[in-house]
Amino acid sequence: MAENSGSNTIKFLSNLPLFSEFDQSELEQISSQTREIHVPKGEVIFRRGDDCNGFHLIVFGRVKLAFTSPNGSEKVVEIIGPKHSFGEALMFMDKPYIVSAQTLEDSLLLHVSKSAIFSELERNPKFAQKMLAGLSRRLHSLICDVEVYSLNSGTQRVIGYLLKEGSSDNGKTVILQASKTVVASRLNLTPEHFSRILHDLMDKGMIAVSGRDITILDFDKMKNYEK
Amino acid sequence: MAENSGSNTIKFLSNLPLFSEFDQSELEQISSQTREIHVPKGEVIFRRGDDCNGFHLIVFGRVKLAFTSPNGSEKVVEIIGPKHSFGEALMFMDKPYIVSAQTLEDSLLLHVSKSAIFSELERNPKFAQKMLAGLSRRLHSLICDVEVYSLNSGTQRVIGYLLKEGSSDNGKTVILQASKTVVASRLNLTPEHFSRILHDLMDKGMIAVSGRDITILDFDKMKNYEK
DNA sequence: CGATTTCCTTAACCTGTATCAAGCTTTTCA
DNA sequence: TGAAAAGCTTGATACAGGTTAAGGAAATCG
Repeated sequence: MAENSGSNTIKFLSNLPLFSEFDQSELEQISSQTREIHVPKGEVIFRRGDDCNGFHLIVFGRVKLAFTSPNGSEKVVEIIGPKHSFGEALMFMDKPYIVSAQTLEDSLLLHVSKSAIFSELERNPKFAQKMLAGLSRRLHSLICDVEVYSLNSGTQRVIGYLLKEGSSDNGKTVILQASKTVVASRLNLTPEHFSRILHDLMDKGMIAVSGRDITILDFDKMKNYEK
Repeated sequence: MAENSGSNTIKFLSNLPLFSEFDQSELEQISSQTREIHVPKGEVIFRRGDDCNGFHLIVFGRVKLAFTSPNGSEKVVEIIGPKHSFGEALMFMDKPYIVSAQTLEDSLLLHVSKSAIFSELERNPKFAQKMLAGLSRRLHSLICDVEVYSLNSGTQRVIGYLLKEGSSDNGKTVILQASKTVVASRLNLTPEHFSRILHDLMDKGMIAVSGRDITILDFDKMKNYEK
């Protein structure tokens, strides 16, 4: 964990939609309260119960958000990749984290401090609207998840996931963003069940699987799958 | 649906945390773009696909947010009561509603127009922070729902719900905010399964049920229930 | 490069919850 | 106030998906 506010940081921030309209002095201001964090694969970034004093951005690498039940089982809520952020919502509430965050690969993160954001909000209404839009999108996609979890079968959830990730047509190959176990949990499935579904879809000629690469063979059949 | 911006509206708005620090002119400004809507029980307020041009507040009554699958089954996402709002998130994205809203009782709603909110955001950073806090709370509680849906059994979900609604100790009576069928759906249960769980908890001496009134008989046993 | 660990698959079995069906209450409303 | 509708319960039955267990493949590391 290095203290840092170099010009790389500024460059990275300025390319994000959230900060795209910031002028140089604003970028410097934010950047000066931003820290680079290099986190090796498998490390925990924060866990449920920790206090929140900012939010995280991924420069490279991949992070999973998950909660763990007392008995040890885990549910992955989200898998997050480069240029995406996590943990913003908590800045605006005085509560500790409810999920924990862990790297899935060696990752470079930026931690932007709460106070930098708040002072910017204070003077830049356009920025506030962008934050609102960001949170809204998050909320929207979570509601979609709830819908999918409660109205779709396991097979439908897998198909939905593959089509969303790889959208477009036949021959397209989707590369799973994480190990099958993690993706399974993200879809509310056990690894065993996920494995069975994948093989079932292969038997039906809809996909081909090779490690983490999944090729869509019959887009239409998948789109129209019932049950 | 009456056009309205009377002093009742102003009074109501000024008592909400969201607008509590507004001065008279700000309140008048918001109120002038607010409409009273009287909606009889069972009526649909908006449905998936409708455009969003503001958000709703409940003065009295009760509303459910739900989605319906093509085959007709329905999943209730939230049951909302007086002083609470719904549909804010969509104002900040250019997307149509994904859930539909329907009254569970005769209700009086206020519809605050998007433009009123945006112009206030433009000049009042404190207000932006309150909106952000509101959305964050929503997001937070949705994530908790996802956790509960994915890690808890039906019985645990029912117990969790009863303890949250009626919190505190033995002898306390919880009144379901809606019909058992609607509450069941909110908890991701079929009405049949919900009914069975309730009877099971009665048999175990944890609760007593009379219509929509549920009395907590053994708080500790409920709190420590496993499986 | 072989050894160890992690991840993935497969099979047999089990259980929580859904479904279907029918009867019973309670509410609604003419 | 009585009939229809809506809501709730109960039982029988079915199945999706979980669990357990054990072997195989792939990645990791000394």
